[in-house]
Amino acid sequence: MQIKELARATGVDVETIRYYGKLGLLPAPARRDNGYRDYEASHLERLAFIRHCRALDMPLAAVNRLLGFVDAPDQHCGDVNLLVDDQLARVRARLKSMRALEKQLLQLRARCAGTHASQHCGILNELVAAAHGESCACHPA
Amino acid sequence: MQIKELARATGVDVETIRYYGKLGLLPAPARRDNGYRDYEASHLERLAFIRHCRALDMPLAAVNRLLGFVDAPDQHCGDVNLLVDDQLARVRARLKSMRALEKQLLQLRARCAGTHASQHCGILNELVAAAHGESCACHPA
DNA sequence: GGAAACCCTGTAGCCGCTACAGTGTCAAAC
DNA sequence: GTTTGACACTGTAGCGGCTACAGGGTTTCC
Repeated sequence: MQIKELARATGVDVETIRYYGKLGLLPAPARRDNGYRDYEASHLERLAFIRHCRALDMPLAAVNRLLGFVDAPDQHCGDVNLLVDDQLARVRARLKSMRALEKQLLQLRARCAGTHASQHCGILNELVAAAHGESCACHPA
Repeated sequence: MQIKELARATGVDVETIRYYGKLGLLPAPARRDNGYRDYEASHLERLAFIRHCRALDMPLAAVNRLLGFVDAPDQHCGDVNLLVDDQLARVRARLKSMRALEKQLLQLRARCAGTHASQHCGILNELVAAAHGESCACHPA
């Protein structure tokens, strides 16, 4: 299977596949006489696994560790939970700050409607006031 | 005001201040005889402005455009709204995908409790099944 | 006069790709 | 047979927003 076929089968960009290979996430495939990579079904599986983990926004280092567990089915899997929990914690932390951010932006946005000279723009004034350390709609004390 | 004082006054890292200077977000300060940067109160204000925008997670390019409005108070401010709206849209899009992600991770996490051999780990099996294109708890069809 | 704390410039690294440049290979159309 | 086009290869540079050096100079204090 040529790289393009693997790319089409998985929806992963050709360059990304080569990138994963370089990082060692995807084992080096056999080469044809002309030097072209020749992938097996096992590569397809592994790549799909990687992409699924990436869809869960796991960093490649975590994916790599997960692959280690896949490769050693007799090893105990305690750390798999930890990896998923870590990821969940990261996602939740980001969720929290994004929610706060949304509120801040909404309050900022409410300061200005229509167009007028910048010096009378509620948004800019708000941001400048914040720069002076004054309390602002988007970062209330 | 030396760079360190500015850093302390704003809570911004010294290297980051130099970085903003290199990008042109912060105007080049005067230099002392020994070549040290000598910042004014105006730099402090501007830096605080930048950091406030960054706290709202605006990209530096957007911050730069906002600074353009601050510098030209007579210009009309229509695009300020657009910048904030853009940012709000970005934040909301990310919020949406993060919420989905949290759900997916929770469902994945529920597959495995305790420690056992990897081959019996619900999480790993789930991820591998997903790699086979089967329906999975975290990415239901 | 020596150590600690500051300053400078310039460069490289982080992450996960993405986008080239420059070259080689292969299949089908003319 | 040759030309086109699509594919392949390697290697390097870029994105954003810092962060972390290396390798040097300056100031301050004991």
